[in-house]
Amino acid sequence: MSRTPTTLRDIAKALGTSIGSVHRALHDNPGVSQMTKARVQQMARTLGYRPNLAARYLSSKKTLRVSVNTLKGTTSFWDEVRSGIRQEAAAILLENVEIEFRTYPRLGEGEEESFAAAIRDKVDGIITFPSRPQVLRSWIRRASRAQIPVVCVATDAPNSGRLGIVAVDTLASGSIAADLMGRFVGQREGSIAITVFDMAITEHAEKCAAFENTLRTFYPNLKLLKPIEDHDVESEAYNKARKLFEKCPDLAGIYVTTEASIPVLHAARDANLQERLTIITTDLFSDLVPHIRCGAVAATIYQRPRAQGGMAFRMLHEFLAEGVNRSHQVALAPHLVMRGNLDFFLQRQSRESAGEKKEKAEQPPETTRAMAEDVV
Amino acid sequence: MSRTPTTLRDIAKALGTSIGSVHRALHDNPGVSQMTKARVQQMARTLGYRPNLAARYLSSKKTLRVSVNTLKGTTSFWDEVRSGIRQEAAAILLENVEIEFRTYPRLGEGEEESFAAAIRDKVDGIITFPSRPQVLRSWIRRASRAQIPVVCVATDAPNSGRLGIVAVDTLASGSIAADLMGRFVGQREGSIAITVFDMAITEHAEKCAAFENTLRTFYPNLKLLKPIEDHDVESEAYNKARKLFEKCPDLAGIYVTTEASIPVLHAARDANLQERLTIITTDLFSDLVPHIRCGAVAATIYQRPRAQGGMAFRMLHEFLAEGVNRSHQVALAPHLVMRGNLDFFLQRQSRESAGEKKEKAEQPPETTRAMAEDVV
DNA sequence: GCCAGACGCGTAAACGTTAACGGAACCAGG
DNA sequence: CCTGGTTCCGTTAACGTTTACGCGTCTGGC
Repeated sequence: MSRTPTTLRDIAKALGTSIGSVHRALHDNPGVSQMTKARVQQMARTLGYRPNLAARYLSSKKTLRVSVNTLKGTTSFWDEVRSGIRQEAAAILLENVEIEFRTYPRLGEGEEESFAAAIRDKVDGIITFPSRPQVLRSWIRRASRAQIPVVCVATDAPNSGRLGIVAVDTLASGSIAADLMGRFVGQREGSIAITVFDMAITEHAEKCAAFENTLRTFYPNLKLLKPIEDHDVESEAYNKARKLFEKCPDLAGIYVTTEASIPVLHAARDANLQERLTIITTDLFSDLVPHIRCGAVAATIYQRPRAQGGMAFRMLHEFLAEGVNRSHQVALAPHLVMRGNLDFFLQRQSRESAGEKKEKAEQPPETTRAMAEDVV
Repeated sequence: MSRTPTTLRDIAKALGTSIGSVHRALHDNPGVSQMTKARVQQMARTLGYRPNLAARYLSSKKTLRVSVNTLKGTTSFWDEVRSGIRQEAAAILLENVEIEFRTYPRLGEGEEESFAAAIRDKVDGIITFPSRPQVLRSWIRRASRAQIPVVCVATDAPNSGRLGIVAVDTLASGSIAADLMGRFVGQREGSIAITVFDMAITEHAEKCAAFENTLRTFYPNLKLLKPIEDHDVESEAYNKARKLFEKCPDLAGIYVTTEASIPVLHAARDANLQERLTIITTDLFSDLVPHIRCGAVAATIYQRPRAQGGMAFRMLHEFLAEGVNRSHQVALAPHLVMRGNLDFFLQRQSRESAGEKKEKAEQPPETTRAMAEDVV
């Protein structure tokens, strides 16, 4: 209630002790008795002490180091996630954050090693993409024991003690896809297929469920087939799609939730089904662009990698700086990209990556960047 | 290039002068000769001086005051904008920002007065909704002359010297609406109508043009009628809609870009056209919810008021804190709300407003908020 | 020649936190 | 009794900026 915030000095005066002891007590540093430590902590609470971050930073000048463990950019998705993190880090007033990128080449390959390296290097926090949640779980636990908070991006690692998770809302993604599918297909009867990476991943199962649920509720004329798992393997996706097209002549649409939409599109072309099929895909990368533009892909659900990266960094930094964790779970609404607004997203992507390159090249602190993005 | 950032002291030593003079020179304060001022500013540039914000804040403790001039919440739109601003302000590390809300009751009524009041009170920055851009332009100029930066939300005030503008991208909104309309209506021929607030507002004209452009390019079977201006007056919207329905029997769909979607819906119901008409609306408020849920509204273009407010605050604060302005124009991608993902957005809205209320009630610095949002 | 006032400049005390140092009190072993 | 080692605690110098104060020096007016 007091107008001026309480300081270490206030606590010290109130207790008749010194500012040094108060500091030691509040930071669990050695050199203070149990007795005074308790009294200080109590008093800090009743006085509503909140550290002055400006003073802290000015005095200590120690930089926070965060490790970003993600998949190497085969597609642009993870590049954009990293870019979002960088951008958000640059927006911090106090330039006291250092980011170390650790990338691994393939799903599940090198993932544990880079996590181990981050812990070994004693970073202050980790942002990671747990491509194999069950494998990474024990590693995240280990980090938590070492007081290193971990934020997951895109995929959750449940029951791991992670600080938080940032991802696109599975319900919103699956439902909007189903809703669009139903509207696009129209009144006629038919079957709808859905492809996923692996039903063992919580997010994918949830997305499927949401899709099915919305489809069944609002579009009873459409029948949902059993999910097809492609494990992001191109040949697998292609072959399974071909087999599907043969087996199911009344197929009206297909929702590809994985990145492997190109093989599905090729399969549709080879089966001469491009015209008849309503295809909804996921994410936005250059190979997909012509298919959207020509209308073969009716819509794509854009998972906003930049926003995901930005939010993940925000969450982690907020915890590291203030010690509080407002939001353990951030669920983003996906964007919808179609022919009409495709250019908007492409422009934004190129603008961002141009800004990145430019910055790397000259590193000019004064140049005004072309345009911001809606990460935050 | 140097590892440690340059300080005032560094500049002073390099010039053989004192830290006080350097400070005066860099801030255009009186008490320093033209000669030394020039030398200091030159040296600051060559050494790449950047002020240490932590030290600045710690020393001066002056709080930035920003005025938020918006429309009183008849709908929830402006309430959400304000909420986004509040939330973004709370996320600032240094708690040195004070927000003053000045709301005016109706479009164009009290708008100038509150702007004048903000200037009179010598706030450090203004976020405003220029409901009458041409009227506000001279006021924004006046603020600029008084060194008060102004950020516009939702609507631009071109050629006013404003610091920047945050809005939903008109091209993306109009195009996606057209694209959806075309897909929803299907192959059959028909006319499409569009309602706007006023074609004199740049944004609305642009949105119209984008809608028309996309419709013509991809859906030649549909014919776009001349835009209907409703000026956000309910009766006007209703009457013009009724007249439209009479005059145009082959109407297949209507895109309502204003907030006045309810009267249009009522008109459609009264004309017994609910079934035949594909209706796409704008924004999301409680009265609209049942119409979305029952399918009368096929989709609504959500303009993300919270994100707009958040971005506007970010832009202004970045300028006030660092003196730079990376992005004069932020164009957000709108969200698409349909039956399927409606609950996601409603949950988020209620969660946010619940958090707000709770905070007002107890003001507990320690409670963890229920959930973050993707403003940033 | 002297007092006012203006101007240019240096000095120093804050701001709240961190980190390092030094002292007081106590107990052990010699 | 002295030395060496704990354990606890108070003091103090940073960190970089802002702000207030005060000292010269120069000018013009009496």
